[in-house]
Amino acid sequence: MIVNISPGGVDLIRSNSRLRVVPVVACCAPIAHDVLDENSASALASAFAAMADPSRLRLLSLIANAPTGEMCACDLVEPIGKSQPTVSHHLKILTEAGLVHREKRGVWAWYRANTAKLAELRSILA
Amino acid sequence: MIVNISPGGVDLIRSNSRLRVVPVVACCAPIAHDVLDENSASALASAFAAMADPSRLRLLSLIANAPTGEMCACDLVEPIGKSQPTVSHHLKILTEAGLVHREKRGVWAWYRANTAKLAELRSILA
DNA sequence: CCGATAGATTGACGAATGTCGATGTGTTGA
DNA sequence: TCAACACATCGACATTCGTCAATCTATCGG
Repeated sequence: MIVNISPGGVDLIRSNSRLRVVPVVACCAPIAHDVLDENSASALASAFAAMADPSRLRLLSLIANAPTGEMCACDLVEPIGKSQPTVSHHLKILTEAGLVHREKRGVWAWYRANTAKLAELRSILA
Repeated sequence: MIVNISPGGVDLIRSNSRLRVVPVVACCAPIAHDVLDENSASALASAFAAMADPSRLRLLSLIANAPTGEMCACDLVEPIGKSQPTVSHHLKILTEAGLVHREKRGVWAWYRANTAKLAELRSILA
């Protein structure tokens, strides 16, 4: 439905639907190569939301900088300066967003940065 | 509105009774090259928070894909499918985050993507 | 001036988020 | 079998966020 002609000379199409649920996946071409549809925008927004918190960014940074490539959760609580449940909560969000990978070994949980996911997000900002 | 420049390089903008932190400049090396300190993490988180909403991502995408390189705000309301105040609100957040640049010409507000800022964020994900 | 228009601001609201203490779950070693 | 430990989950709370209707502020044409 063509609604309006404005100074930009663009025909506008109204779109009313609203998306609430949020799959966290790779989705799309670089942001300047195609206009994002609503599904892609929601998926991308979820990924960025996972990085929109200082504690989570520092966790991601700590994990990505681990000399062995992985980091025990037990070593992540103290440097973040938040309670253990809070750190656990943030690690879950990072994991569900696909930014880190979790592996339980014995009593400990080991986290590893997902560099492919980071590269993917990077390419979308191109 | 009172604006303060803190030694950390962030603007503390007091708006109504709320205090919000907005990054002014690039802050740091790639996330896997150094562990983020708290100030850098907060600045970075603010930038990602600006992109952590589907409507804002679509606005950014629409602006970045404009053939002329800029987009009139009047052409952004319809495609987003939200009210004019809501779109104005999102554009303000994108502008304050440095992701887009606003230029008022006559009655219209023209927005242009800040590709340098996008490149900056991209490099941080390296 | 006046009326029309673009868009920013305000105030209000429900929803989502970050945080913690308390508790639950699973593993280890004695 | 049991106690200690690592970590996840739950319940609650205050704060922040996205949204809209109503309103305000400029700017333009006549």
